[in-house]
Amino acid sequence: MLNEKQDSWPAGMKKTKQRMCVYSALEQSEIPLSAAEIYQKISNSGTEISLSTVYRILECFVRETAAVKTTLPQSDTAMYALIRRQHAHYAICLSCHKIIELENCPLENYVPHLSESEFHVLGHRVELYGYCKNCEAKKN
Amino acid sequence: MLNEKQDSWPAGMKKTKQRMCVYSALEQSEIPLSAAEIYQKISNSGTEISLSTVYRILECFVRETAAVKTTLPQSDTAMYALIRRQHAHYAICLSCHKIIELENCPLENYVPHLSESEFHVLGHRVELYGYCKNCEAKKN
DNA sequence: CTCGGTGCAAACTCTTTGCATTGAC
DNA sequence: GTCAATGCAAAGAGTTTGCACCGAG
Repeated sequence: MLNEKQDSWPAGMKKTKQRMCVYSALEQSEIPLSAAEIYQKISNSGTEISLSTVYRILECFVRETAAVKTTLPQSDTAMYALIRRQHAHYAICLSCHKIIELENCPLENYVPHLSESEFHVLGHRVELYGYCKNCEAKKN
Repeated sequence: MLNEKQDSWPAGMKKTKQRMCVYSALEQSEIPLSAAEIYQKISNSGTEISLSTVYRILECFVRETAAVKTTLPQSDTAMYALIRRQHAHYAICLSCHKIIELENCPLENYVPHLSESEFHVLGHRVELYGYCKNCEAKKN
């Protein structure tokens, strides 16, 4: 039971400086990040990394099911989050694109009207759209 | 019995052959379509259209809030659907990427733990992930 | 007739790939 | 020392844009 260490570093995956930086960037973020954002965070913190390496590392994490790749609306860039946060859901502001993490999962007690024989449900995504406090105020 | 007035054609938007074809393609589909799919459907039905025009028309529909742009997981291409179908939700097969429309909305009775003063909720998206009947069978 | 819509090709952005070099085990 | 990981640059996919021509109102 070693929870204090990296909870979900993929078994047998080499720990290079770059990979640990990417993992750490994702770990420290409450919301999904794009490859470019991760690249920026790491570069700003003084570590050398190339953008293509960021993409390759993210691809590894996704393949090893340590992370998920997703895409938010009104943006064509892929976002990545650790599986640990996979079950988090978000409210997204249509104006400033701010992402707010939801506290509870609306689907906790939901049973889809899809029989298990038709579709084997493994996970889900929920997103709310609207305007955040600031943008709502600006509109009026 | 054809509706002379399309239910949600944006007010004041010129009705060109190409625009009506795009609208009709979206109208006839139960699931969101990519620009390329729309282009194919229209081309196959014998109407000349260019891909960039499809993109421009979709952009118009989105700007006029007649359609929504979204992106499904494990695909980097944007998908479009008429607002009329905006409230539809889907189950997506992780193996064959088939999209199945859900019959009911799991959020119908959901009140988010976000006060209205913090975020003005206008809409939502729900997606289930898993394996469809066929792919589930193949795995075993 | 006018002005917005369209087609084409080129540009742009995000992402992936080939290849030589580097570094973790 | 070996083989996978990295950096760089170039290639790809999807999408957007500039410009001349076309066609709906």
